[in-house]
Amino acid sequence: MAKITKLDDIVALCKRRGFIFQSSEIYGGLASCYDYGPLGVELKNNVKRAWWKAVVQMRDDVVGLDCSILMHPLVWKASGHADKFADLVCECRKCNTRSRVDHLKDGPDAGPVAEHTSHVSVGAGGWDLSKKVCPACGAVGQFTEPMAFNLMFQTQMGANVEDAMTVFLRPETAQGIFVNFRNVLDTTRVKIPFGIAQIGKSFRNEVTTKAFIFRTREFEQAELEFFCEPGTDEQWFEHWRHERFNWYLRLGIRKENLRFREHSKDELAHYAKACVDIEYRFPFGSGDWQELEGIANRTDYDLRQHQRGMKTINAWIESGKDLSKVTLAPEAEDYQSGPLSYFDDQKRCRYIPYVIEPSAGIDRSTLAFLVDAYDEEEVRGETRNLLRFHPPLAPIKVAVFPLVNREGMPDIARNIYDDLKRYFNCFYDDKGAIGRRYRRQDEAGTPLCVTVDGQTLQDQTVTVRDRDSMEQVRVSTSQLKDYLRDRLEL
RNA sequence: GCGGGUGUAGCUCAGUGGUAGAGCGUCACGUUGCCAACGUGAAUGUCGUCGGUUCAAGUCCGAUCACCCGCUCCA
Repeated sequence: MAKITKLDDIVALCKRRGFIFQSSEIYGGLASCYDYGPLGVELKNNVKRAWWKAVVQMRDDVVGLDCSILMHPLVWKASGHADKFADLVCECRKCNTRSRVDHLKDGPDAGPVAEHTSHVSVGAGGWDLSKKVCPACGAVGQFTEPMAFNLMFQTQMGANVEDAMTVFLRPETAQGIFVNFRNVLDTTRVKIPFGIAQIGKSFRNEVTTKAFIFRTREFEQAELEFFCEPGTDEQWFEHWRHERFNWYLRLGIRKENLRFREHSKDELAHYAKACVDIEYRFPFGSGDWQELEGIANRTDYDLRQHQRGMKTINAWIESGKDLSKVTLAPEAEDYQSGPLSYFDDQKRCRYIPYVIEPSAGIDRSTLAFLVDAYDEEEVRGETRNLLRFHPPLAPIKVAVFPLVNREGMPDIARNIYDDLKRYFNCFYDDKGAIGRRYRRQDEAGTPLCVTVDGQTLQDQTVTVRDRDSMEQVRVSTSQLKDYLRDRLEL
């Protein structure tokens, strides 16, 4: 089995078959932005549907949500994104290499190097770079003044310039869930442990984008915030890491291309108690293994932060709605019974729940499913290209053909198609030789093809041809729908 | 942001200053009874973009945009 190993081949495949195009291509393209074509949008929608089915539909303890992308600016103050998503960067005058200020180390003649680096707030000036060493060229103290690199996209809300307020495109969907925690509790009779799930676009002004749709500035996330009682968080963390890992396997990702990667202590985000990535072995990049999804134990950090944010509103208004002039209100002593706390009826007590967060990249997953399904095999001296999509992910489920355009076969095939398309995403084709039509569907990843032939005229049966084995079976037209539904595991 | 590479038809690519090409794919007609058949015909390009040199630029020069590889970075 020959397997593609170059990103270029994947890009070409995506373009050729109408899966993924570069954004604004006729204008020369816009960096890091991509569009999903006719087959791509079906595939991506199927990935989202499969996620939603596994995480929401099949579970009694998870509900869904769809939040707006624009949110109150204070949300990002409370979450830490407004400060800590803004890294300070400086540039070496000698070799023009950019480095994060907090990652620079002192030269050998300076004092001991600070062990722990952390993110730095904008405006927290006072950086002495005179003894810092450029990691690229080794020059000491040759840096420009630190500059802020804001990772959130900004825009103005309000048509009047004077009343316009700066708002941000969300850098993650998670905060919309935390902000709606109270609403969901009050309206849906959920009880801890329970989760809230959301799929949607997020935006980050990444310093560098990379590798096709793998890291883009506009991307789609599927996130679950699972709220649980403190003390049970570690067990739920285990539950979700396995649940999520198996989801990829069930949808056909090969086991040898999937693995966990535990985050070490000093790699953890400031809010996280534990984090593990699910990685896929992509055919690009320095190390092939790249993150598809992170599962984090976010503790009670976010809800506690939003309780502080709620008390900061007046200060924000008084500051002229300028986030950089606002300090988050201090946390109340009795925060455990604050407005975002949960009352446990059994134990008769209030607490801020812990949160386990599986956060998946939809675009990355879609790419992984695409890459993993791609296969080439030798058939009668010819190369057969095919996408071995797991049926629920396949953009087209069933293609319907007349064997030849004679003896009323097209009419019968057309009728079958019109019936089937009410249940599955179908495709009708009567152009060219039958073999060519089969191969076209192979490259689109269509699991099954139905062909009307001479025998159909005699006994009302059709052939159903399997993508992977190329084998055919005869099925009565009256049982066709049920047969296909069964084979497609829908 | 640095270094290297690439950009010509839908795709893969040839084309080293003198009329823009091939294979595959697409479409039409005919043929065609199960795995990329055949015949005939057709459509498709501001050669990434802008500027310069030249009698003449896909080709040389400059800038710019985009992508790939390697650094750097990566909640």
